[in-house]
Amino acid sequence: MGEKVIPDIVVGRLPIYLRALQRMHEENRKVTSSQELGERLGISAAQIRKDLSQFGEFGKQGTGYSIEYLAEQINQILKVDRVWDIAVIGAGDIGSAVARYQGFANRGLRVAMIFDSDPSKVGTQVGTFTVQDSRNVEEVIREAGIQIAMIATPSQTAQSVAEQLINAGVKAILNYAPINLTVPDEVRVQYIDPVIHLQRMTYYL
Amino acid sequence: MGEKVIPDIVVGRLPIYLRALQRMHEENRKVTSSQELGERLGISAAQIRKDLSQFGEFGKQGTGYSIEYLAEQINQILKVDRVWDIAVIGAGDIGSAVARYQGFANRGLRVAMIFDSDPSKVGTQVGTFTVQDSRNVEEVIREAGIQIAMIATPSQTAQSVAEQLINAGVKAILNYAPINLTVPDEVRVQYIDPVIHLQRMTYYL
DNA sequence: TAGATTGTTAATCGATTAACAATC
DNA sequence: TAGATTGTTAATCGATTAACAATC
Repeated sequence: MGEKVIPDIVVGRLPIYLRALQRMHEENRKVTSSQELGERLGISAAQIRKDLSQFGEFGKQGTGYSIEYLAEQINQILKVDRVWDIAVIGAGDIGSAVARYQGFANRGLRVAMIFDSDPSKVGTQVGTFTVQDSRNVEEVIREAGIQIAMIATPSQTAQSVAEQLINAGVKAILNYAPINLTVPDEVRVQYIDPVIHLQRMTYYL
Repeated sequence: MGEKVIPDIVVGRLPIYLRALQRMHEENRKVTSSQELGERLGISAAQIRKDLSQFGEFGKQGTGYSIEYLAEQINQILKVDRVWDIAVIGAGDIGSAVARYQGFANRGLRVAMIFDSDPSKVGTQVGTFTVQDSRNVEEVIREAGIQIAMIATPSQTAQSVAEQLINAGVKAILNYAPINLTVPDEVRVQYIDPVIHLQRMTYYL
């Protein structure tokens, strides 16, 4: 009894596979193989087959995988066969860029609202959104039933914003503030900090 | 003979440790322990000690680590005890946000120039920079001796931009375009795509 | 059919954790 | 001294790879 637990590291590779498949689909490709996918992504073919086999049998011996079918399946596995609304907190450079970002389309995600605490920003337009007052974050997000948020505030306020979001029912946070958040176990956090990524590379220069 | 090779995954955690240490330093803290650091970061104390021990002995039995000293040491290891110039390619929302980002300060990095191929953007100001013409990417970057670049162009042009950068001597690329780049072994690439991070979490919703 | 490629098992490799002597 | 914490070794755990029967 009980579902098989999929390693986090495997789940983490699925979006990468999915992105490559969608790109192949745009190129009007119909089928691919674990080998081709692996070469594109710098991942071994065996690993790709092993990862996918955790979720089912999606390929055909001798021919490989239907790009469209496999993409559909991964969409379902990742639950991005629907569209999730996202709240953005912070309408500075990063928050604004993210709110205007075109890259969410067809990938199961959509920015739905943006907040800022600066009275001079509240009420202004960012892309297609009117900046809302941060004081209403909890109420508005709870009301909308939103489960995903991005934090693009200064570091000092990120933790308290996270707590408000969690109170409002948010279960997944993408944090652009360069600080570690403390959250309950049932809440997921991912971090984006360009400096972290860059410092991983300066070591090798 | 030959240097001990440090696992990539260990190098990848150093910037995380460094960021936490710098924050503690700002809080005027003087010493910390592997246990405290681990609790803050959600990493086991044993792992932190093991990681650090790959590079030397930085702590004191009974008392732990001097925050300032350990931060200095990691700065040196990651080669961010100096300031690296970065070129940004693409002056759209993301490129502009990154060029104006204040978070590079004191972390060994600095944006030095930004390029765009759109004639209506060339010559305009983005933060403190004048947007340069993408046609000159190779020449200008080579001339400046820049080794680090961020790609913030549309997906379609990202691969060819990467090739120009590599021709110009760039060895580390942070790619914001949602596409995998093919590069020679000696060039490092890191990816930032908010959708990838978000899709890692939707699985658990 | 011959060739290609999957899904899966077993072997290998590598990373994490537990435990503890050393010592501040 | 007693308590705390490091650096390191050995044990454990988990992830990756190699290999191949099955089969399209």
